[in-house]
Amino acid sequence: MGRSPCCDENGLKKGPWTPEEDQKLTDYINSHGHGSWRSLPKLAGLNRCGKSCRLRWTNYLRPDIKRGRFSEDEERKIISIHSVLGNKWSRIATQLPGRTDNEIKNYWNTHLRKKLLHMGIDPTTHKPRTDLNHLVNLSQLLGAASFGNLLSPWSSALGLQADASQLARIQLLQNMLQVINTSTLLNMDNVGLLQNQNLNPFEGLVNGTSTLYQKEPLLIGQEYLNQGVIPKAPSDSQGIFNSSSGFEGQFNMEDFLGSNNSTSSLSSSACENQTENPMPALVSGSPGTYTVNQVESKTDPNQFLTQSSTSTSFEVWDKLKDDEISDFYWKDILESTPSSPPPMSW
DNA sequence: AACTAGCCCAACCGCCTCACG
DNA sequence: GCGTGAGGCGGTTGGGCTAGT
Repeated sequence: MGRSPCCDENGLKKGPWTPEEDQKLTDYINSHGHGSWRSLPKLAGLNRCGKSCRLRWTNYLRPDIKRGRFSEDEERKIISIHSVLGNKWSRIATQLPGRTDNEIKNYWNTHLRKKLLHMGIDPTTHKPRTDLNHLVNLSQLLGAASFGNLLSPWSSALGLQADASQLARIQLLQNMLQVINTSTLLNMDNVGLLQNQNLNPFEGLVNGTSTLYQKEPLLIGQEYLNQGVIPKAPSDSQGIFNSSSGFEGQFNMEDFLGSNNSTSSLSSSACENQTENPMPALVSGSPGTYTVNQVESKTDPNQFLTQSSTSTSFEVWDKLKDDEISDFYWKDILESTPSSPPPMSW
């Protein structure tokens, strides 16, 4: 049972199209329209299946197709719409005249996705990355750095002493980890823990001051590791962190909160410095506006394109592109984060 | 110059939806 | 309501190109 693929018939050509085939297809459609794609190949004198002809026409031969690099405006639109619709390439293509869904899809996979990843943004959720490897790398980096600070009399000899800019980076990364864990709170039916504070969990990154976290002690990387909040090695971590639901299994929120308080003396120095190190904003939103995943089916793409209140990763990107200082700052941080923690050679 | 690795993108594959009998 | 065919969509592939060694 089931329908046989349209290209199963023997002898039908596959693979790249020749200029002659392109000409035949173009001539036929220009004079007759495509009509039934199934019957078109025979009528046009092509030894191809209808599906192949349709793809060739819609993705390449159509006269209104725009070629060449994507403009900044097009990139904005793609990221903006993708943050709402996800991988609905055909829907995205309807908002970009002259661009095909295939072209947009390719451009996303080869350029935009990587750009977002490099900025520490999950290209799927358009939120700061919470994937485990990224977290573990950051936490281990922090662990190494904070351990070096605790051992400051020795750290010079160990080559671990951080200079001022490194400290600023470390504090920023601490903010990010804290934000990520706070967002986990929201995913674990513990919303009430934060509701009374009426604060966007991303506010610390939004306004660059992390006001919420100055009031509470920070867990620094080594402490996360000691408490098992973050697994010590990626290989241990399968099933512990779920990007959609947060930490699972080994992570206990009450333990986390309790130890959070009990470790205040260890980490307070990092907190104290935060107001002196304003960070460039990661997202230019206000509390409560970080709602990029709207209900798709009822969303008019034209509407969200004109909305200015909804924060998307595009805004992050825009901010980064427009703000030279910020650009260097984030790029430096993100690109200097090693894929594995620095070796502890003692 | 030769080789390799990575990137890019056109094209294919398989599934889904919709229209029609 | 059901089966079938056609078109549409998103994921994936693989060949060509290019930069690096």
